[in-house]
Amino acid sequence: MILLEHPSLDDVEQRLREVILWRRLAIIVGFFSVDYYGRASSYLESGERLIIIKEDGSVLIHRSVGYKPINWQPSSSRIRMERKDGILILEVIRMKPREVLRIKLERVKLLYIDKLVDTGAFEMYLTEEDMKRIFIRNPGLIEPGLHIITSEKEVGSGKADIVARDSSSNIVIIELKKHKIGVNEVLQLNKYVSELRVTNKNVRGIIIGTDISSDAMELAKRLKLEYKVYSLRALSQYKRK
Amino acid sequence: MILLEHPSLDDVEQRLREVILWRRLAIIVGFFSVDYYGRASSYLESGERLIIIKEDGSVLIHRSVGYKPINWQPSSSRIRMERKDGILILEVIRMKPREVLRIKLERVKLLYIDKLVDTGAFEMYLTEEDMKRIFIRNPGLIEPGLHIITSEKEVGSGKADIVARDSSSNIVIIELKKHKIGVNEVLQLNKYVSELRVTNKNVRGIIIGTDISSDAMELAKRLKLEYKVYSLRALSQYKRK
DNA sequence: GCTTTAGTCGGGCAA
DNA sequence: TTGCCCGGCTAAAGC
Repeated sequence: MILLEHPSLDDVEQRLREVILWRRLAIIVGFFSVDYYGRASSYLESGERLIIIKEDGSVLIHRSVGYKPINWQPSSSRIRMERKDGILILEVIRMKPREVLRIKLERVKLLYIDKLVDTGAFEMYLTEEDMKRIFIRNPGLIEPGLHIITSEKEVGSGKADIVARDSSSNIVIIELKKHKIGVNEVLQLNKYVSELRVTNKNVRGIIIGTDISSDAMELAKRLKLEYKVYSLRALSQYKRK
Repeated sequence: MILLEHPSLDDVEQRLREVILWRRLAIIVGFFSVDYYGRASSYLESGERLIIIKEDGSVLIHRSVGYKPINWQPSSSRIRMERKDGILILEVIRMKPREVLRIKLERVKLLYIDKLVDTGAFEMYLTEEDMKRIFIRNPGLIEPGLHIITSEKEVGSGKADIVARDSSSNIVIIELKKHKIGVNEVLQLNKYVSELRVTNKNVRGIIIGTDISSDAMELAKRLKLEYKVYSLRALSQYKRK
């Protein structure tokens, strides 16, 4: 663990070479400008900000507000360094798509280098994937007598979340949403259903979410699609392992 | 500017109260677990990570790899603190949607508090907005004899990027994409064009991007839509201002 | 308040 | 590798 206050740029350069070589986490508070070009391009004038270099080579530049970094480069980026005209240039390069981030460090207030000991597991609950699992295990929640045929079935140009057969042997295409159903979600379901209806009239489409907008409700009726809303609370009791 | 190595949790609590009160940036390296619940829920077991508290109340928790924070809360979240069983609980609460992030700090390795002096402007170039401006100023790039009627025109349920008239007086709906055109982009254009074709057969649709997938190309032909690809390099020379 | 769309979206998964 | 879709998407603009 290394902690330097107001290090010289020579020191910073030397330490960061070790960071890159040994894959360490570096936190830099400094005064710098940033050039970026690639899919888009941008220029950030000089100011005090935070740079985070992660062990996988991803680089984040954060200002003092906001969730998102103002500039960044994702993991597996290459980092090069260069001294020039009294400043330290950090060039972070991503191939495919080729993108270049150039940080012109004028001075550094804080340099912290460490390797975090972090073996703790992360688990996320009740994602759309969880929902799907719940409905597949409990198809009666959707409709009595429903039988799951398959999930993630190819339907022409896309994938339906669940394909089932109802008690009258109709094919049922089911689209799941964790949130409120809008017009776009209905259109997405319609994309799948309408392609199947070309050859088979007895295809039903059901969209399931936590709520539905009145526009989406109307559109669903017009397209002869069905909708259902469930409560997150009601569903979560079916969640197991 | 405050910099503490291995501060006690009492110290951390006291300092963070000042951070919240005075709206400062805080960087914490420590050992902790994280609970989150709201739109989804998650649990992160104990480990060493980085916490960033920004001046606007946004909170980011970063592990040693990856572009994205593992947990977070956006700006204008409320932060509460509590000591319990020898640990420091940081509760970050967002209303609407109601979401709670609970950080159980067991120990702190580094606490850095500062107010960044950052007045530098940020400018981004060649966004989709820039593209639109270029094509509106130079409609001949799309097709000789094309005249722009309007941009951001309401077309039924959405907005077409550009509406124009060709040399044969056909209405031309133009959709711009900065990236590769996929099936969805073609469908989006079709949504607009098909609504107009109900009343007017002479409506053309052109989708413009930097590349196009073979599926999208096929779909466009089937829907009687046109496509064009441009190179970013070719376009950027038209950028001025 | 809601809806729609862009994003340097990132990240994952399957063909 | 390419293409597609999900995300606690976020963020901005329009209604």
